[in-house]
Amino acid sequence: MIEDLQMSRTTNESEDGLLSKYHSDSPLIDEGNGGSSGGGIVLKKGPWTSAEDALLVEYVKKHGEGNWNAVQKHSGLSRCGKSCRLRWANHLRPNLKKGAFTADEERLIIELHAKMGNKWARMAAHFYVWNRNGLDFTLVLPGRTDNEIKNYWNTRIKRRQRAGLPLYPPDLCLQAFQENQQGQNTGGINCGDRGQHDPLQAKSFEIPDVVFDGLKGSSEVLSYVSEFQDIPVSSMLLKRIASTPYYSLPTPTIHYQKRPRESSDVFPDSTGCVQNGFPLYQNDTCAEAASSFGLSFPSDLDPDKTLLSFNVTQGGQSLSNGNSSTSRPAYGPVKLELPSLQYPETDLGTWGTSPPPPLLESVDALIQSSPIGAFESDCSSPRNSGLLDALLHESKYLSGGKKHLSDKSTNSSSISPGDMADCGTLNFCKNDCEDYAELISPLAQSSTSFFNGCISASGSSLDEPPSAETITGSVVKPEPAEADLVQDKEKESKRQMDFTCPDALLVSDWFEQSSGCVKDHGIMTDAIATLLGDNSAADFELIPSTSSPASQEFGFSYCAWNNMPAVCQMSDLP
DNA sequence: AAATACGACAACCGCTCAACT
DNA sequence: TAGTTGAGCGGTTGTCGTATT
Repeated sequence: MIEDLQMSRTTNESEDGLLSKYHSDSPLIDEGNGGSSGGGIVLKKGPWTSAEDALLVEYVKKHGEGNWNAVQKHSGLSRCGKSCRLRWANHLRPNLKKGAFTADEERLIIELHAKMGNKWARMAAHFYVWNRNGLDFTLVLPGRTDNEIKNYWNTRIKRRQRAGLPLYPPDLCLQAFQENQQGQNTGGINCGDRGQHDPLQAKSFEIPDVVFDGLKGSSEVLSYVSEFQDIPVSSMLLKRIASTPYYSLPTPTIHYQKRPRESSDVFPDSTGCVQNGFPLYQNDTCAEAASSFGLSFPSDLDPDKTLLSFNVTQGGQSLSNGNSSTSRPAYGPVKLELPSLQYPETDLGTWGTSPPPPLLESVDALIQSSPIGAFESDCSSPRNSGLLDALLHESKYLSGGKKHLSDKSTNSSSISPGDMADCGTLNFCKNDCEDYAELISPLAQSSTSFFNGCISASGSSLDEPPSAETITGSVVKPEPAEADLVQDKEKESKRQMDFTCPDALLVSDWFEQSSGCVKDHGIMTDAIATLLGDNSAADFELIPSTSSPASQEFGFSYCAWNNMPAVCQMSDLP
């Protein structure tokens, strides 16, 4: 924690001196009209000093998080509540993970962004993600703040756009294409079922990720249970387990009690019992809330070790968790997303004010009737996936301005023109596949291995071309720039593999503080037991939350299977 | 050595939503 | 039911350090 504090304020060392200039000479102050707590008091802006940090930490120790507008009153800080909250959340909060993103984290961010779009907070709050094989899950992004992720992504965007590379690795493009094709073949989605979920969530026929997400409060846990009465959750799990990337199942009917903040566009998380029509065991909000108190992740773990993989069979691959394909059905109003900032250099004129393009379905349409305009028009899909939006944007961008890519594409043979149709959207994938790795035959690479390949032990970042080892079996020496990532990845994998303590999932000391939410505990345990099957009930335990306000709010913050090693597979479950 | 470009990071702003009155 | 307030989120901007020219 001390370390975190130290790390959190990298500028503090010079800041006190610097800020004397910065703040004293030309203080960035808010005259108080901007914040509710201002009240005529001059509110300071700009970088925080270590003294202010200390005050804020002291305040939070005493009063806990929340009620940020009272900070000024109680602590004497001349900062608005928002600023305090931000400072705490991004820098002072215990168990924040600072420093460069690891290759695994990079991959996860890319993948999560492909799925979520610019949902930084949710990415940061991500707890577990089921791997694509449905047999294991991965613990992701602990201690990363939304701001960090956002900054990383924006930086990455700039970098890649400068380099003329797509935002997403070609693997994701191919995957989207493959799944789209599959979706066409299986017809596994009821596109007319808008009442249930966004019909254009083309991949909603897939069994969604099961993640520990948003279980919030007992009432909602109950609602979760009740709302799933018409869904044999255990069978859902089985289906999930049995699911292949092409496993086609209808998404169960889910109803939500209330619209969770910022989540409505994708899926409920804070209410959180369901994701993708599947019960959530990931608690985005809980995780975040808990982490806000330093309770979140195995609090005493080396931050690096908190990047856990539950997959022991695939080496370090699990972290990539290959579930990227899983799109989340949108429930309720969906905020159109995708990030103009992702395409600052892209001519978006053709998008106009129309919604972002639909995704898979639209790609279908695109493939069938290539003109891009075709899917600009009728695209009611506000699907909140960044990937295919990016495909579309980038296809335009690349087809229009990146001539070099299309030039290269003329040599491509691995993806038949028929497959790609005239779809410029996907052509760039092909092109980049060539750029990246002598091209991958989409048929030669199963979706299941899709991400495994991406995230193979080669350790190459998704940001970079997948090593040919993951594709062809031959090893391609990573570029020098990747060397560090590779080493990092190897280290990471070792750490993960070493992290086999059965109690690893049990958040250590902070669980000991657990007090409230017993009923939630029981309810949720039951619910999960239901999900897993009755026999598993005894082996599953929800760890109640701490007494912290936020944790109380959410009921509990974590859950774990008893007697189950932290590194395990879903197949180990009863 | 100076100027410039770039990346990383911190912080602020505006907006939205949920809870409360 | 409408208005207010607190909190959170995503987008944007500003600053600093470093690499490059």
